[in-house]
Amino acid sequence: MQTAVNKRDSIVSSALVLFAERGYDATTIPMIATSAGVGAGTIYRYFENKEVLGNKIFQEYLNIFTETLENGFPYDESIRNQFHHIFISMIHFTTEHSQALYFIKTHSSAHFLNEESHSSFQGLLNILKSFFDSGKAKKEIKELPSAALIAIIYGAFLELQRLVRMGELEPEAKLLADVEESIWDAVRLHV
Amino acid sequence: MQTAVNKRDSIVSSALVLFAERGYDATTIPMIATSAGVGAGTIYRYFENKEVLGNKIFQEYLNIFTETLENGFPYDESIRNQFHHIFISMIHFTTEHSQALYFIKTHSSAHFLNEESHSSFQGLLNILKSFFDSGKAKKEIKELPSAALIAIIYGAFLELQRLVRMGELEPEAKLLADVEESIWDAVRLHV
Amino acid sequence: MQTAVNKRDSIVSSALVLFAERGYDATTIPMIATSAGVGAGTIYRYFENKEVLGNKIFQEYLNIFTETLENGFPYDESIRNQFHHIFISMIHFTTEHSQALYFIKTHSSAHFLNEESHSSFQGLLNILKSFFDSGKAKKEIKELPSAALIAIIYGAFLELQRLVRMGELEPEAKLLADVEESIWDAVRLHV
Amino acid sequence: MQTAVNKRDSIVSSALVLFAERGYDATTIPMIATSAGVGAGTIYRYFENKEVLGNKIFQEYLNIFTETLENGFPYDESIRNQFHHIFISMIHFTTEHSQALYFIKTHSSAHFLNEESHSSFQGLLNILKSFFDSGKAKKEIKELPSAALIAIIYGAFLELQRLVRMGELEPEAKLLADVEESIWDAVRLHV
DNA sequence: CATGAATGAGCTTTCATTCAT
DNA sequence: TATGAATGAAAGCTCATTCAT
Repeated sequence: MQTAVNKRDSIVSSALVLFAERGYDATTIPMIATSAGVGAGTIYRYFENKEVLGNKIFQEYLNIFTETLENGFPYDESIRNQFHHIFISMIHFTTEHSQALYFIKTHSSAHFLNEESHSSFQGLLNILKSFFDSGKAKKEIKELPSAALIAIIYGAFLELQRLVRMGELEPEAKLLADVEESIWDAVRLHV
Repeated sequence: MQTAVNKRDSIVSSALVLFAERGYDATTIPMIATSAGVGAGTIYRYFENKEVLGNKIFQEYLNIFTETLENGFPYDESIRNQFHHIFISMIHFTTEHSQALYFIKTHSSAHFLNEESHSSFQGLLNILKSFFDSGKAKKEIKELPSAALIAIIYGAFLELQRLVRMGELEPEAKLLADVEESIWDAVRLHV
Repeated sequence: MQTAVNKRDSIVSSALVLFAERGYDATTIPMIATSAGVGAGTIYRYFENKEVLGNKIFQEYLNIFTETLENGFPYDESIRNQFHHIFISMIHFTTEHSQALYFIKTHSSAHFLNEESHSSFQGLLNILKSFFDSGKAKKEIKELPSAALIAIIYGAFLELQRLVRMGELEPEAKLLADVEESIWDAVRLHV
Repeated sequence: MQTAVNKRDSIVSSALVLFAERGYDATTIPMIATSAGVGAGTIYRYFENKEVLGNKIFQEYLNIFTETLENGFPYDESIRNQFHHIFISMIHFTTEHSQALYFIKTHSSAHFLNEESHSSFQGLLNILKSFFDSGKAKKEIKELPSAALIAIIYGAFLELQRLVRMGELEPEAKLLADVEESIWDAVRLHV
């Protein structure tokens, strides 16, 4: 049972949790309605249909994350610090919206996504790409395709985050620092 | 349209591709039947129902991969060589069954999996865990929880593999070697 | 096309007629839906599945009949009067729910019946058994097993009722009285 | 598993048992095939389709019974003796083909029966009707419609027979004699 | 002749969506 | 504006029937 101030938010956060846990296709509108504490018909007052709901949620959280990432990005600082900012952003965003990044990842090539969702997602990838490109230019990041580097950082982080969410791992400061170091080791150029 | 020698194999490989691409829930029996070039009813001659089909495929490929991994595992050699074996096994297995590891990963906590599937999956995790534990004992692997280390290697590899499959990355020897090095850097203890 | 006040009743009475006429297995959900004037999906809002529908109808009418039988049963009067009460109850119940007793009889050992249905049916048989047992004790009923006596009265009455329903017999007072006498002759002890 | 000399008989007797026990609609062709110890396809070498099989079995046993009844019918003897012949014929026929009369009764107005089956059944009814008519003419049988009298004798006998088949009643000579007397009491004119 | 693997029509059932209240 | 009963299109699944062997 969601306890958001307004019904729209309640629907969105309930749907997010269910989409992340069961997947978009295994989640029914009545499930969302029950979890959000609203009638099934109410969902259609806020979203044209299930597909639109899925896309809206995908984009909404993606945009929040992208903003989190861009907000205060230390372009002038060292690559390592920039990396730290990215990592911290992931942590912060995940703390606020525990299921959002996982939902985005597991559905980033889902059949129901529309053009706008795809390009929103591309926007996120581009930010990361820029970072890696500048890092490679400065000989601080490995000469791997950016897509590969993104895959490593993104894949590793999210798999970890899944373990935390499932209670198999405790997200203590020490662990997070170690994980950050580990991922950094993966992408940085060892001299 | 699948062109396997027998219908069972045809159904299995068609289903694997669709499950990997669209997800289990978004894949319908008629879709599988069409893709496998058989009648919808034929699928039920080989598998009791869709759930059983999902579990069978999950376990079948998981077992092949586990065997691939255990086959000729260089227990007596260095940790780095053991890691190489693991990486190479992933490459080989993925070459043979391009969608299998991705399907396994994306569905490893899916709602339709039965007990046997879960324990088969646990078996795979245990192999990797043993490797990391011995590496940590020898001070060659970072002191991170094994679950976290597995998440890093597994998550990174599969994200990469997805890019290859989608044609966004070319799986040349150089790239693979670099990726292997990158993941190794992520998990090894830097002195 | 049923014209009941509410949809549940409409479904129940439509299903009863079809189950009685064609049998449970030869009756499809779309048939019931059409006859009840509802959508096929609506049936599932009231009954979990076809099996539950079958059992509910079986029990519902069985309970009404059992009540009809027990209501005002003249325990203190003569065996003949008690028999009359039973016969009249059958007539009354059949008048209200023309297909119900026939449906119950033709499906009393059907494969879809659950434990509750079976014991409800047993409850009805027990009432009749008690009657026959007391009649035998008073030397007014033949010394046949109660099951046999029940079979005679039950089988005869329902076969008759079927003929009435199919229009092959007119249920006039004279006929009913004669039939009652005939069945009574079958079970009573002739001195 | 049937052990008839030829496959056709094996199919027929297996189908009869299953049709009687589960009903025509709840009996599948594979069930019959398994029980008859033949391949499912084999059934179609002997019977065009399931409907034809159902009708053939209905008619075949009906004809045997009708012959049993007509064979040695004591037209010249007393009504009571004629009645005895009918009762004994039922017993004999039921001993030979334990499920046949029950199948015929429970399916005598089934949806799959064709014209020929219906008229075969009518033939049986006519024999009984003639008997009752002559009995009424001789003032030895109650002045009830023949259909009603047939219903009584037929319904009572078969309900009884069902109990015997289900093991709830032992078909000893004494019971049979008592039942015969009971049914006779039901139809005879008491002076 | 006999078979049983294969099929698709049609069944049971689900669920996104509508709409009267 | 909010609802949930009602719906029917489409899903999962069964089984009478066919046909290559």
